[in-house]
Amino acid sequence: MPKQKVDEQYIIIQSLILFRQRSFHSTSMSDIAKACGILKGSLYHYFKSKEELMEKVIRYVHQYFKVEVFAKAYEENIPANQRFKNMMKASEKIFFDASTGKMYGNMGVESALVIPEFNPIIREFFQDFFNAIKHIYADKYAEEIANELAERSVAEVEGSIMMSRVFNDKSYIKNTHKRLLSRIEKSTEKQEKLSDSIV
Amino acid sequence: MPKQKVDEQYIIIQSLILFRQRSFHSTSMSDIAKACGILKGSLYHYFKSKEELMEKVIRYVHQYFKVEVFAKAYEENIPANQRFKNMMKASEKIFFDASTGKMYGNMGVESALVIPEFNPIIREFFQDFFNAIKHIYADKYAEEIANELAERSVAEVEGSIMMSRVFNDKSYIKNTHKRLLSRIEKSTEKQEKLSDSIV
Amino acid sequence: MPKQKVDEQYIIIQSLILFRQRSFHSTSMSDIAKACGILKGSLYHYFKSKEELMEKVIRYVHQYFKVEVFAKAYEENIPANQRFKNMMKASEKIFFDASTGKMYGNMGVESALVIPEFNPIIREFFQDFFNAIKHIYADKYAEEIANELAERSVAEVEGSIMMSRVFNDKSYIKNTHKRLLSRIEKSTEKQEKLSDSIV
Amino acid sequence: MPKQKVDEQYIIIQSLILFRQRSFHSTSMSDIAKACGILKGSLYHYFKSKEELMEKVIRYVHQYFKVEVFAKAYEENIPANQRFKNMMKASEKIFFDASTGKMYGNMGVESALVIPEFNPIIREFFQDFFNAIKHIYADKYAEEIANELAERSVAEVEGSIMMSRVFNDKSYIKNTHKRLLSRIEKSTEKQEKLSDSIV
DNA sequence: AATGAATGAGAATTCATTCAT
DNA sequence: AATGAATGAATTCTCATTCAT
Repeated sequence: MPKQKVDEQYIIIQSLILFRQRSFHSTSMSDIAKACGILKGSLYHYFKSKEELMEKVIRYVHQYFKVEVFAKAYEENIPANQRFKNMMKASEKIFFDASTGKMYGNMGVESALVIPEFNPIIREFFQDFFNAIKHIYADKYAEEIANELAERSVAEVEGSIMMSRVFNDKSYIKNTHKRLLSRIEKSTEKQEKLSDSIV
Repeated sequence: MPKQKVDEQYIIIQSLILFRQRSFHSTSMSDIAKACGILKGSLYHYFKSKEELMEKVIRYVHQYFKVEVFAKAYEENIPANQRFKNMMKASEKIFFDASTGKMYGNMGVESALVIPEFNPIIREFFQDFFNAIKHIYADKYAEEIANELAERSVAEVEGSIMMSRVFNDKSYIKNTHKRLLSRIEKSTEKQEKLSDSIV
Repeated sequence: MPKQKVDEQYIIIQSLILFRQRSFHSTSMSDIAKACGILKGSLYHYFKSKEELMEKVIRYVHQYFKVEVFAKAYEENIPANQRFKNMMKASEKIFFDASTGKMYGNMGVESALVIPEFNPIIREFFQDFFNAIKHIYADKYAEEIANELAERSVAEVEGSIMMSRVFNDKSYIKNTHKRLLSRIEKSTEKQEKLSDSIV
Repeated sequence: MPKQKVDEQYIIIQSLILFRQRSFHSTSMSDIAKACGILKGSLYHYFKSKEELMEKVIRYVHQYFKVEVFAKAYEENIPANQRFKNMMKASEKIFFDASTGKMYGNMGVESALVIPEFNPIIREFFQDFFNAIKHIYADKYAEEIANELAERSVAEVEGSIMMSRVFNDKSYIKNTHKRLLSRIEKSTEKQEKLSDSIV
């Protein structure tokens, strides 16, 4: 068995897995150390506190989303609706655990709700999410509308992730993705105002 | 009459206040006892564990919403849009703390995310929320559409509560309420299908 | 349902049942109160402490043995071996729980081992047990031998109760009873010394 | 080398001393920690619960008896009666506290009586005790008789330890040891059946 | 970097007991 | 006699963190 290469990133990923499964408060430093194959005390060589570790975990997820999800919004050679699909597909992969069939929540958000210290970090995440969506909508809608739609979309997505998690039923988030997509696909020309009907 | 200093409901309400401010994990039984003016041990006279107390707190909030918020959906002598407004107004009152200007989250939901044991209770809450909203939409929309709209609305509301909380900015939830309302007000006649445009 | 006549003796009996099943330390005043259909606080009208209650329970058992078991040793109109049989039969009834098939230990002894305060009470019990057995042996053996045999018998009986309890197997105590009996039955005449062989 | 203040065995021995003096229930983890010169929390570094500690204490005693007491039964180059004497002497040392003059009980047995979870461990102890005694008797008696005598001897020894403890008088256990010894010494040839007389 | 023993503060919980009513 | 709320001290256990090696 090759000696496990334990480095900061490895610990972050193991922590991420645990925090997602059992939340910040229900995961002890001991659990994390065990998952990494090192001892509790050794964690403090990499992170000066559990909070700092959590912060890095959230930043890691943020970075992951930036590269794997949000980036898809800016691949200008691809049509808007396809870019949107790509984003959704990439993000769905993150929230489902294929092996257990269980939904993960947005660990960062959940932590921010419970530990206000993480609020600023999570705001950055939302800001990037918002920007990505807005960028796509801006293809079809005027700035102000795109703005409003993006804000709303982020809320819808987050709300439906929560619903999917509480009911352990993917359909909430899947339906939301579909609906968001249709807002792009159905608007053939750049629109200046929101119509009165319902999507 | 016993030398009653507190009663179950009083403890529940004090706990609710603390759990909302600092979350379940960050509130100790000692904190709760102090807030109630009794000793830690005395709490176990009323609740056999911290989890049982939390469960009762969530049920209390659920009951409160039933009576103060969801009930407004069924006051049939009032027009649908007004009933909706009443619901929204009542719920906004709950999530804002007038004195500190801070937003509260949906404590029950947040706990459910973090402590899976509370999931079933929180589902009941969502079910009642969903039913109330659907009941109003059913005035204007066919069953199936009302259903879909209600499901979506719950997600939107929960998502925007979360956003409001993370950004400590009421406008997310206020905008959502407005948008949800417009879906009722703008549909003058009973509709059989969702239009293609965006609200 | 006729109101339960709760009196000192009723509480003692309920406590006895619980102490036997789960030992002194594992039985709380609350458990006892519940079993009696009264409230914890009310117990203190009858007994000023848990220790006093336990003491009375032990005395109750002692008294019970005096009347139901030891007394059989002094029914002079009955032959010694029959008196012995009667004693053994009466005591076996006490240590077996017919309904669960489980063995009870000698609760008093066990408590005395663990709580030295009960030592004096339990000594009285043993003294009476010893006297009863000695009285029977005195029919067949000289004073000194009867003395020695009685002392040994008490130890054998207590040891085999313990074994029966640990292995949950009545045969230990049953075999001991048989052996003790044979010491009486096989000695046809009054003996002045112990033979060299083994029973 | 770590800054080791104590090790597992040291804690076990300190616990043993306390459990013997004051019983399992009357000894707190705090007491044990104090006796070891460490903090309460540190105990959980070595044992995950008080019960696990107790289990290890019982196993330690069992092991001690195996090596220091029961092993003497199998030193085949020594005559049976001498082997018996050696066993008895070794075990007496364990039950008397030379400095206080007090008798200790068989802590394991007493715990088993009070905490049923320890029953299986204590059965193993008794089994080894039984085997050792039977092995010696088998020198002088036929298998079946040795069996019966051994079973009886274990009960007699345990019963007399109990008596010695309750009356704080070593003579019970000493007399028992003498009597058991005489069963070996007085049988000059291998016997096939128990005689009718009494030892 | 890594260890792992030790810390120390604090958590939830239990429970015998008291006492005003 | 009885209630049952409240006490308060003790108990087991957890856990982030420190530090000598």
